[in-house]
Amino acid sequence: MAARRVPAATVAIDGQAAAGEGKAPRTERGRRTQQAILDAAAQEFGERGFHDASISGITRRAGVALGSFYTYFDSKDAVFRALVTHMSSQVRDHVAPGIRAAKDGIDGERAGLAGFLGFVRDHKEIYRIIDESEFVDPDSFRRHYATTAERIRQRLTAAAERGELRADVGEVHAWAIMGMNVFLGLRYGVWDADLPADDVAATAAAMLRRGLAVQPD
Amino acid sequence: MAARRVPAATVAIDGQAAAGEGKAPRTERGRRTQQAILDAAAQEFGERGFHDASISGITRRAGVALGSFYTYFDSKDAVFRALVTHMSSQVRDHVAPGIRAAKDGIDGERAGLAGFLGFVRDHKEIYRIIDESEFVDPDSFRRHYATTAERIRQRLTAAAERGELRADVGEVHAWAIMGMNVFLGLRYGVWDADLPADDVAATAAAMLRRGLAVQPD
Amino acid sequence: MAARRVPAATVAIDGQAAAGEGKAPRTERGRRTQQAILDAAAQEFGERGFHDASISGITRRAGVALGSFYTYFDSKDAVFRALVTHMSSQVRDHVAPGIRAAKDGIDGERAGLAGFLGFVRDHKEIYRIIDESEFVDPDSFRRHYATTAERIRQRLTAAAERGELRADVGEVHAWAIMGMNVFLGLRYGVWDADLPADDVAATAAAMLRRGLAVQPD
Amino acid sequence: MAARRVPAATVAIDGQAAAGEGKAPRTERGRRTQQAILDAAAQEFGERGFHDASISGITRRAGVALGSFYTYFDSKDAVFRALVTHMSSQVRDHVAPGIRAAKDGIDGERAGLAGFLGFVRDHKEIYRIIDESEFVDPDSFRRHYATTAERIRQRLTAAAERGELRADVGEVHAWAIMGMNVFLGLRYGVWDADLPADDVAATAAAMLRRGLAVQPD
DNA sequence: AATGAATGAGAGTTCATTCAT
DNA sequence: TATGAATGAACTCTCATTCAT
Repeated sequence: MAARRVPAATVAIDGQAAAGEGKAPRTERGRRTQQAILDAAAQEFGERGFHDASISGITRRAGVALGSFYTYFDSKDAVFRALVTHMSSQVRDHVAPGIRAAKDGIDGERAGLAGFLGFVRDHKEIYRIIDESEFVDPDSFRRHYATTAERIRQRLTAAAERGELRADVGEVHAWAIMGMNVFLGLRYGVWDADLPADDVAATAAAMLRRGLAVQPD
Repeated sequence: MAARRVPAATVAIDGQAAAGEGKAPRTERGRRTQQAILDAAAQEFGERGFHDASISGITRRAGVALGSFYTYFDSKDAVFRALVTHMSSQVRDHVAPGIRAAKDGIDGERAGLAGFLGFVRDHKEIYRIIDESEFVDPDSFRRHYATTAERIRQRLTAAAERGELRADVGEVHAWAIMGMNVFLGLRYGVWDADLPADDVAATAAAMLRRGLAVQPD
Repeated sequence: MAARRVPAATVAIDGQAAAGEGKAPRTERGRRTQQAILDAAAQEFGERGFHDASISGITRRAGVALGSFYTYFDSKDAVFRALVTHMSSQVRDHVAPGIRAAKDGIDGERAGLAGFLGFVRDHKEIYRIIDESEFVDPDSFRRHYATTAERIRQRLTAAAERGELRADVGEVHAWAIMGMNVFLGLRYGVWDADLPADDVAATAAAMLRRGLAVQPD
Repeated sequence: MAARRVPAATVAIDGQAAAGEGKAPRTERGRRTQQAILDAAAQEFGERGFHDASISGITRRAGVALGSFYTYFDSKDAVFRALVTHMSSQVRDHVAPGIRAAKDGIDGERAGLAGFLGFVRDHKEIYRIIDESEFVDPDSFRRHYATTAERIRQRLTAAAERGELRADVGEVHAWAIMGMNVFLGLRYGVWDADLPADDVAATAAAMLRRGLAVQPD
């Protein structure tokens, strides 16, 4: 069932992003409590889903009193939003290095998918939380995928400008690639890791390379 | 918010499929009431989501008394399951003709995507319901996507055997295509229909055709 | 678990007693339906207790439609009352012959207890129904025990007048004997038949005989 | 309708016995609330019976919010069980001193009955609650009477060993005495106190003394 | 800052009873 | 007479949130 604990860094409430979500703790002790609540929330939401999760479940896991929750977050929705926001950037931070190190555009997408698969295998709860945000916090959901698609599009366009890909690559391709990644992540990351992540990524990338290559047709 | 009404056929509880979900009515009058409840449930779940939906909301829409709900369904979960099952087959029934009429394998996938886009534009609530089943009724969710992917794989394999596609097409490609379809459906079907469905489908299909063609490399 | 079926005679709605409880059926067919409902009610109440029992459970057992229940009884309470009344007289009818055949007063009580023990072993549901009437239909409950106690008292008094028992036997002794019988019935009839009914009755009767004998002090 | 208030001690949730029934309050304020709920439950169950009693009725009497009930008890059944358990021991605690102070075995039983009669006259709701447990919580019911009978048997046996009673006293006699007590309690304690408790007890004890004496036959 | 008791709106579900056929 | 659909009041239980300490 993958790692139950989310590394503190994963959900760290850093300056700006936390604005409006978590309430800024004033003391060091407060900071630790808030962090404990966030980690516990990641577990609770991941295991039980948003609606079955309970504040008391979160505080129990965190080892703090029920009332303390409201010292750091305004509501159940607020923690969830904070979680989605930070997991969203976590995924990106995790795959970014691989993409940067790639030989060319398509290899970058391959690296991105490979990294994504590896990530969700270790963080199944994150996958579920982001998915569920479609129903709990549609704005975050939309922002997450809109941003992700836009980044893919930018990379595709840049590669096209470098002459690697056909000139007509655009938003449709970006969304297609993202959907591909998400569902391969579901199938080979969350459901059943019966194929090495690199093989899945290589297969998909090969299809894309031919499909988006500048040459044929 | 798209069509509010689900065509009766969509949620008709037909013989076997409904087994165990809805309780079979014994009179014609009962059949109509059950259908009314199902239609109302499709609306209610589509608009408010599973958890915010209420039985009383469903019966109010259906114009029947609260208690009548339980004459035909065992629980809130049970209607939801019945709905997912039947919508799942509805989607398939809707796109099947286009796929069968296609010139070749990839053209079939193009027709499938085009049909899917058109369908979700008219039935946004169906989209949401199937998606939410991931959290409400994981079994139905899994069955729906596993079945869909398997059909795509079979079509790809058949096309490969006809010499249209590369011999190595398989499950990974099927899941990639399905994910592509789902996310293009989300972006261009549910979110914003700012591109004709046929154009989106043509763009994606072109990429697939080159990517899966037998020739290059 | 003893006999599940109550012989028709057991709960037969005879003329007067039924007045006001069951509605008099006009046809022979109706009589059979009413009887079927009563038998089914005896089972249902016996197995599940008054509150967990349901009208639909009764009609299902009886093999008739839900609505038919109200053709023959006014309410759930009404069947229950009818049942208590008739079981009450059933018990009496069952033990009466033994009492009449007894050699003397105390032997009559012995025979009564022995008969009662045998009866509850075969009709555990009856035991439960009469007991539960304390909470469902206090009037029937009170009437049942008041009548039973009064009969015992009359028998004791008669025996005293015949010189068999002390002259001071009265209501207190009657209630004491009845309580004894009921609890011995619970312990050795319903709970665990680990002692022959006759032995239990003989032991209790021996105690009574000495306790109520005219001789010593 | 007898005393409305149950002395705090009666329903105090003490250490072990309460394990699993009430949830241990962590503060003094919580202890008071739990006690108030228990007292209110005793009233409510006593007056209306288990099924007609409602949680909201209990909390209304207790002067707390509906939700507070669930802070201290898991369910309606749970309070009922807690109540039965503690009332059961209350009755015992109440009659024990009289029994210990008795001159001999039979006098102990006389004192026990007299004490019991006095107790049920003041606590009619307790009588009803224990009786109703036969249908609501059969385990508690069984435990209560099995324990009570066993204690009587032990006292009888001890008296027999002291030469006061016949050697063959045993379980049957114990159950007979208990049934006697319960029904005399019902008749002269709950229904109608038309005879002094001591007279009833004396009459019953005289019968027992002769019935169980070592001498005759 | 931290605790945990208190609150009460709200939901799903049951089922005796009535009604239309 | 028989059927079974329809009704809706009533109930238990949950839990996010507030409050007092």
